Amino acid sequence: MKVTIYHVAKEANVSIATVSKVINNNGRISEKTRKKVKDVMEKLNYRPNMLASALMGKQTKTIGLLIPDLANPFFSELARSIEDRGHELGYNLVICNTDYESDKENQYLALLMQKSVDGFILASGFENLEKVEELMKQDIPVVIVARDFPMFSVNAVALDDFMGGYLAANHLIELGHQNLGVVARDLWSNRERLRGFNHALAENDLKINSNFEFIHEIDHIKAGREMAEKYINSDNGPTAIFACNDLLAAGVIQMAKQLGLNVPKDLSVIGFDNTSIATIIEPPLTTIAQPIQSMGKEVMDLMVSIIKGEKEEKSRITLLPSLIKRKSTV
Amino acid sequence: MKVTIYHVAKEANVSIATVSKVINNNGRISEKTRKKVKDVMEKLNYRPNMLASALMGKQTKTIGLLIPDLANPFFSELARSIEDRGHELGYNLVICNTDYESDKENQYLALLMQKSVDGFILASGFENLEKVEELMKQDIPVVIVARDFPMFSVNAVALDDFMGGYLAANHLIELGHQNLGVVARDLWSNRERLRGFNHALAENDLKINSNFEFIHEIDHIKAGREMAEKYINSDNGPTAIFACNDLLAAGVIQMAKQLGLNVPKDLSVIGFDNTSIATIIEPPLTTIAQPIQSMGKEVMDLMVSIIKGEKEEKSRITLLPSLIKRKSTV
DNA sequence: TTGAAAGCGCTACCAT
DNA sequence: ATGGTAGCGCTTTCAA
Repeated sequence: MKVTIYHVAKEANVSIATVSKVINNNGRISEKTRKKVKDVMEKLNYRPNMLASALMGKQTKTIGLLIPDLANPFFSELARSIEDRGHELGYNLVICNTDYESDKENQYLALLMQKSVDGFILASGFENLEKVEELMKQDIPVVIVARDFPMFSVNAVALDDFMGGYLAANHLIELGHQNLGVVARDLWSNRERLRGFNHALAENDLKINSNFEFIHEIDHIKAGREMAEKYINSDNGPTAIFACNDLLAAGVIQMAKQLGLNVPKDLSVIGFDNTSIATIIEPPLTTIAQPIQSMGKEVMDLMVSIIKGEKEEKSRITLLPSLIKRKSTV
Repeated sequence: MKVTIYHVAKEANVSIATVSKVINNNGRISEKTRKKVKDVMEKLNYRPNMLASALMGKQTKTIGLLIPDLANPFFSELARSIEDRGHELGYNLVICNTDYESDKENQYLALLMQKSVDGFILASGFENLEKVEELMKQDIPVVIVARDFPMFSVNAVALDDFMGGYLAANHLIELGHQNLGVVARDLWSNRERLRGFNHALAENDLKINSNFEFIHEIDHIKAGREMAEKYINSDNGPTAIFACNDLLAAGVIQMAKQLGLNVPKDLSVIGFDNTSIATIIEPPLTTIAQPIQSMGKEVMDLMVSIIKGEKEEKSRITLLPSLIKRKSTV
């Protein structure tokens, strides 16, 4: 049989109330009793049942993390860094893949609420604010990461995506490119990057290549390939492409090579994220870096401070991207 | 206030026992009452508290997944496929990064047991069987994945690593290589791959390059680079290298290029896993494929059948690797 | 400083 | 067919 607080109490000749107090380190307990109880706990190898204490209103020390796709290196690296920080702080992570589908998002939210997680970290597409508002109304801690709702009061750790796009465009423009393509998905973050990109273009009286359109394919490498093919086979193909993530960039590069182009000589490609694949692909990818480690740490720290009630106001932490020059642009 | 079973009972003019019965679809309930209760649950938007029912001995519908490192594409893809299947079957996954450290493994196990997870899926290094035996003694469902304990009666979904190594060696040998290097970590799976590799060599009166030694670096790309450097700079450098995972292979290829070698002309490289990075790197990587999707599905299915008590005996499912020829070997 | 007892929200047994 | 009730293992007043 599993050893419970009753066994400990009996063995130590005290009440369960006393045991509970020493477990939680509160209430006034004599040093002597405390030691006696601790010894018994040790001896019996007692482990408090967290379900029971959670049922009494204590925390579950579990956070729900909703992300689009763990197989995307950006998200797996982000999840990794969030989990790391969570572990340091004593929290576990339930990780859920949403595939950018609202249905799945809602299912997971409902299920994890039934399981009484202490809060949600949302890295998912989450185009519908409603659900998020609903959570907040119920006083459930929520933090958005790698994603932003500028018009909306919510805790968030975000990247300045606009600036990222702006940096990418300027790099390309400085290199002398005038005909620029973009590969992006119709998500908030991507739209922001695109907006920053266009902003820089406008400053130089340039316009994005007319073949641009949002991609829909979920498999990013494939999406990158398809969009690259479209650009390259068009009459006025761009000389440089800004891919809104590294995976997309990898697809673009693959297709470019396949069609006989040299990257970067015939086509410059710049990515976004700076995941581990950026250094693996050939040529090494020039990309806009997101500080993934910091994002993970910040978001977990923010979550914990909210759970502990240390935050009265909503916070938004905006991290800045940076340009990493490698060999895929010239 | 959160709506509980009491609210529903009151509103529907029945007892909580009756409500419980309709929730769980058991006991004899008249169609009329059932409908009435269901309507009230709907109206009140009632969601049973899973902590409470778990405390009564029901399942938590949560599985612990221990893996070495989510940032490694093989593991993130595996985690993804396990999570997918779990979601279909109504289970959530708590994912834990162990970094191959026993300490972390033990911490996570202890913590998740306190949280009463329904079972553990272990993809981690787990060199010490003791903990695993302990879990099994306590009748906690455990399944090992991507890892095997051949001498040990435990549920497992494994790859035939020996065969994988054997395939890799034969491919290289058929290509005419005689001086073969290996990059591996001192883990069971890697040792098996190595054993299979050596077996094929022995059949051809060949021996592994004498500079071989296990790597220790956690960062696999870096480890691959370092080992490649060592091989290449030695007097009797190999003409082909078998890297025990794709990340390692990526590192090897990077370093080979950096040192001015052409892959595959000057050095053939074969990887293991067939993760998404295999097609991204240049040249596209010849590798030994693990059926990651099937592994994820099988391991989750096995876990659930154990939880449901459908398995009396231990099962070991062994999947077979296959050779994927691309451009990194010649 | 310690303990008795009342729950937390739910399940399951036993009556009715 | 339905309901009363005793827990599950723990926390938290409130008395002693």
